[in-house]
Amino acid sequence: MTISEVSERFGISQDTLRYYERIGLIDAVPKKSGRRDYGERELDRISFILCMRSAGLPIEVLLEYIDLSRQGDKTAEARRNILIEQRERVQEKIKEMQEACKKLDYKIDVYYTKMLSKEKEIMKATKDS
Amino acid sequence: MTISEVSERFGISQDTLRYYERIGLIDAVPKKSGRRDYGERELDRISFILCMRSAGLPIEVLLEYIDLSRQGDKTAEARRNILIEQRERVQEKIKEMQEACKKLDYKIDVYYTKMLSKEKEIMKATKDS
DNA sequence: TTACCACTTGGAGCAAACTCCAGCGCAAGC
DNA sequence: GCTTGCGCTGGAGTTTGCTCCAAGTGGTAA
Repeated sequence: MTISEVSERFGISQDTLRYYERIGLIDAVPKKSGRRDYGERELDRISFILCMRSAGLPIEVLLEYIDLSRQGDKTAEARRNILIEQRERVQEKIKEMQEACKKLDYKIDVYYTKMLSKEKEIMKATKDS
Repeated sequence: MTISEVSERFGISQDTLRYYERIGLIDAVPKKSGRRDYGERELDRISFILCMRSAGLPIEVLLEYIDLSRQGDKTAEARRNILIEQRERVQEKIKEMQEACKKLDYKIDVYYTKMLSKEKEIMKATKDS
């Protein structure tokens, strides 16, 4: 799979894909006549990274996790602990966002009521005149 | 209320408070002998901003919203529309994060199973020897 | 053969949101 | 009156995560 296909498929830029490879988030992608040729292995990695990034995990943390992965089975527990910590963070963030969402809901509703009452005023004014 | 008290109360730095004021997210805070003296009005604003920021609303958007607020009632609908759009964004983000959380759960569980089976192996090896 | 195109590299640049700093001012307490 | 502490300002610096660019290469099509 070419870089443009991967870029299209995941909706991220080619630059970002190369950037991830450069910093070691993706292992060196095999090349065909100088061009990257992404395989299943790479696609899986990319999909994992994007999922985690979308949840807000910092690149630093993903790097650490992937570095540990490369060191084999003996790091399984450390990796698990990273995931557990990150899950906690994500859950906390979700809660915060739900709070904010409630506040937004409330405010939106207040504006709605405001507009309704304004409309009534106009109706009344129209009738009066 | 002094800036250090506000900083403490909301868990944000004094620098950030001054920064928010500088860019107009908070209106000029009244001063007592050259020092900021935060009142209820300011605290409410700060609490709103922090809530929205924690949900990921960009400062740009908050600035726009607050600018509209300053222009009075005639901007009510525009403001409401901003809130509606942002609520959509937040909800989408929450969904993404919940997806990621699921993936994390799954992975954590996989590591757990892995560790269990490793433990078993050790038990067996111990027994065999 | 030449033109074109997608792709390569290393490095610079950028946007957002802070964060830090130097140098100053004021007010209280010793 | 002097020091200590808190706060002030304007401006520079930092971090994160990309994004853009110039110059070069290799395969393909006219």
